[in-house]
Amino acid sequence: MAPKDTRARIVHAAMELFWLKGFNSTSIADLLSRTQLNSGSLYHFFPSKQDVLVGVLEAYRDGIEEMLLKPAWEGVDDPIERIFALLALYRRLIVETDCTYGCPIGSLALELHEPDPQVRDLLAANFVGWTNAIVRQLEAAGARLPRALDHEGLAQFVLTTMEGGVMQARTHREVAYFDRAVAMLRTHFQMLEASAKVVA
Amino acid sequence: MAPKDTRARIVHAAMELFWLKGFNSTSIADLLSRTQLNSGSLYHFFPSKQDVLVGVLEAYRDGIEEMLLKPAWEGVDDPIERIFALLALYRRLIVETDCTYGCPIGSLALELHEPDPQVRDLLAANFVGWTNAIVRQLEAAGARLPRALDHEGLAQFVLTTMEGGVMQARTHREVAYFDRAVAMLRTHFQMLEASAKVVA
DNA sequence: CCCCCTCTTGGTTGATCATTCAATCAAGAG
DNA sequence: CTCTTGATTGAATGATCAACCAAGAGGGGG
Repeated sequence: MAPKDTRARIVHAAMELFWLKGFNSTSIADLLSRTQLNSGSLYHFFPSKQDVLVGVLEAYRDGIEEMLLKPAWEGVDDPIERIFALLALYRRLIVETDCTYGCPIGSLALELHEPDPQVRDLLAANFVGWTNAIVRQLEAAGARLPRALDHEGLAQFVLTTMEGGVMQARTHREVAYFDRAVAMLRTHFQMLEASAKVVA
Repeated sequence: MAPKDTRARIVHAAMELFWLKGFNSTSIADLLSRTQLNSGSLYHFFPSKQDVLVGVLEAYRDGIEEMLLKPAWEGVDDPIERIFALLALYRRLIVETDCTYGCPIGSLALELHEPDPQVRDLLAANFVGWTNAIVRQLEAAGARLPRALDHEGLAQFVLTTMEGGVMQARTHREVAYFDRAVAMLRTHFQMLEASAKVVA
């Protein structure tokens, strides 16, 4: 097995374990049994558990386009619908996990109370990658939205809606909480589009 | 010292520690050194660490009115302004903690990946207590908002905004992310009020 | 053939974890 | 004075944790 494969296998396993159990509750032993490696091998590629986390966050950051956006936007061209298609993908994840789904980045962002700068920057970079994708859609929507609209702010608001909706759906174990958050955001966009028409 | 005091002291210390470091990262030893108790004393009142968590969540649930709403709404009568006054209180907490603030309930909700039913119900009860307070304000706003408005849904959306805003402000270490979320919600309310006027 | 480097093996270290327990204490009841 | 109760003490337990390390396997180039 090529070394790169081993590294990638560790990251892949860690992505799943951190998502399932969180960072602190995932032990090195968990990681070893999942990857069928010995501790020395793992520590050969990653000097510490923290470095595994860094690898995971880099993988998420670099995979946004391929792993998240591309599947979500399959067959969806309308920019505003793409935003809701992305939210629909999260809905699917919530349903598939019986409402135990948590956004891997959001969960880590709240779990790590004293993250070192590198980790914090990577968490932020993940959020920025996500919101930037939304900003592009808002720009593509052009005149359908008000001229003076704060694209960045609205994009962050979409992320806020997703994270808050996921958190509540998970806590109550009901998708309805996520659905209501999305419905409110839908109303928001409809009102924005309406106000853009009036001005035009 | 009366026994009730010791129990309350443990809960009080645990509230702060869980908020600062999270549940898993707070050790019994942390709790003991903070309360100046011996392990036996703690285990006399709480059979397990989990039971301390239950005590903490009950304290939050029972303290919403006195500890959260009352201070936030001091001198604010307008129902819609009360909603934003509550958000302003969270803003204050964010600033006071140099943008490390995390909602204690939200953080626990995302940190605990396999909470037993009792804990999960208490987390949900805390969210419900919060949103119910918002629902009351929305009802008090009466005709200023659209007749067909989903009060529960909008109240949950306010919570969503708070939680998402807190998460992003904390991750980026900038209040501006919280401010933008609130600004978006403000726009939302303004558009709702405008549409209520048109119909009337 | 040997040297060198990458990678693997798996036992080991010492710290920290939640929890337990027998013993002790103070204070009140009868 | 005796007995009971509730609270407290603090050492001890065994599990689990992240991390370390000496020894060796495997392979490619000289």
